[in-house]
Amino acid sequence: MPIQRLRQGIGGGSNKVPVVQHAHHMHPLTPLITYSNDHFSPGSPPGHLSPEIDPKTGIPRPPHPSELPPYYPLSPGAVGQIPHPLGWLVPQQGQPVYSIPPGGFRHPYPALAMNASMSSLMSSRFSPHVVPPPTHGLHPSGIPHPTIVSPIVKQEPTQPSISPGGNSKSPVTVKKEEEKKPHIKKPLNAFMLYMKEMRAKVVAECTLKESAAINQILGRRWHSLSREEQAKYYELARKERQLHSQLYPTWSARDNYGKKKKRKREKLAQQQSHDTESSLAAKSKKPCVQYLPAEKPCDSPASSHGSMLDSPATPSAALASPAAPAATHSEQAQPLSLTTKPEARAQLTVHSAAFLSGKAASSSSSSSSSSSSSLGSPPSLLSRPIPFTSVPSTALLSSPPSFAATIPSPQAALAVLQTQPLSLVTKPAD
DNA sequence: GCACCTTTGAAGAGG
DNA sequence: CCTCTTCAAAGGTGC
Repeated sequence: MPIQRLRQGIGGGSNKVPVVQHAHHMHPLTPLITYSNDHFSPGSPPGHLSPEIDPKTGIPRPPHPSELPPYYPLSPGAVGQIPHPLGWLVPQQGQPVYSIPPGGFRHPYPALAMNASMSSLMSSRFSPHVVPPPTHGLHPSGIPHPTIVSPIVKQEPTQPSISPGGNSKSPVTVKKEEEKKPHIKKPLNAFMLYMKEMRAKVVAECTLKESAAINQILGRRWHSLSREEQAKYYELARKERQLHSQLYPTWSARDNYGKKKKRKREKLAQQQSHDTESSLAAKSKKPCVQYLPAEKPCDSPASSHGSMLDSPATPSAALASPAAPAATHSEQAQPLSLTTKPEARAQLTVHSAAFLSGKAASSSSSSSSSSSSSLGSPPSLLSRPIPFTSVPSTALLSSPPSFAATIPSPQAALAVLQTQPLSLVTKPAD
């Protein structure tokens, strides 16, 4: 099972298991993988990665993150000193090798420091309250990792496992030992990494501090990023997942299920039942924040609706902006509500893809292979991001999810939506 | 003190 | 295969 996971996870959807040839030429403590823009700059793709040409359009496109060459030797036999993109070194033959900066572990991912914009990424991932436990928090290889969070660290690992009650082998003990298992967090995805980096900026630009509102802004900014900019984070996330799967081969996302108590389900169920009753009415009332005007220095709603944001009754309401230049036909037909419902999110994805296509069209990197193929696809293909790793690269347009439904221009988007308005944008209200 | 909110993406579960 | 659910970060908010 772990092997499968490794194959899946490490490959990141790719079956290639290349070996970093140049790794051993570098100083052991030198981060082997830097996050300099060299890896991501659109103009300088890796030498062996000639920009793909869209077979249908002939338009070259930058490599999809999942297609970018893995920076680690991934096969067990090839695992040498594996550089964590974030500054870690995976041990060779069981010997832990740390990439320890002179100042110690102050900066969790020194490699990222090379990219100033990235430096904030990991600032908290190895923060004092995310201290890897001395022993049990270590990966079998002996490497602590920022994803390890052990709430039980306070329980003094060296302490004999005697329950407070004195029963050493009671169910309590079992439970305790279970609790002792360090909480290995999920690796951050591309958007999460982007959020970590950009949050501070957005907070600084805006007076907002409420994360929900900030995240909405970040979500829009994320969509407004260029392919290359997003690819940077997809690649980062892919590396994170790779290392994570190497450090914790047996870890599964399922391990963390139930660790968070959520009442969301009930709420969602209620919301769904409520939505089925008044979905149309609700949709027609709430404008879609995705159609907010393009980024301003602070593209928060405060820019245009400061009064709302100064004391937002609800972030959603505050963020909803009626002024949506790009919201033309489709939005009027199906205004979107701010909701966490997957369907609505899917709608937002499609909408925003079409909306952002205006920007994408202005960029030469805009791919139309996705649009040409996707637009003829069933709604299910369009209405949700296509995961990198689950779709064959050939079929996948090899594009970040956000570009799965890229449309050459707003006009084209409009045309598409006009031709397939319901199947693309809406979901029957049952 | 804890869940919620809000975002996107990855992964798992289940139909 | 597809859809749904959960979790990852963050910090103000509300119970």
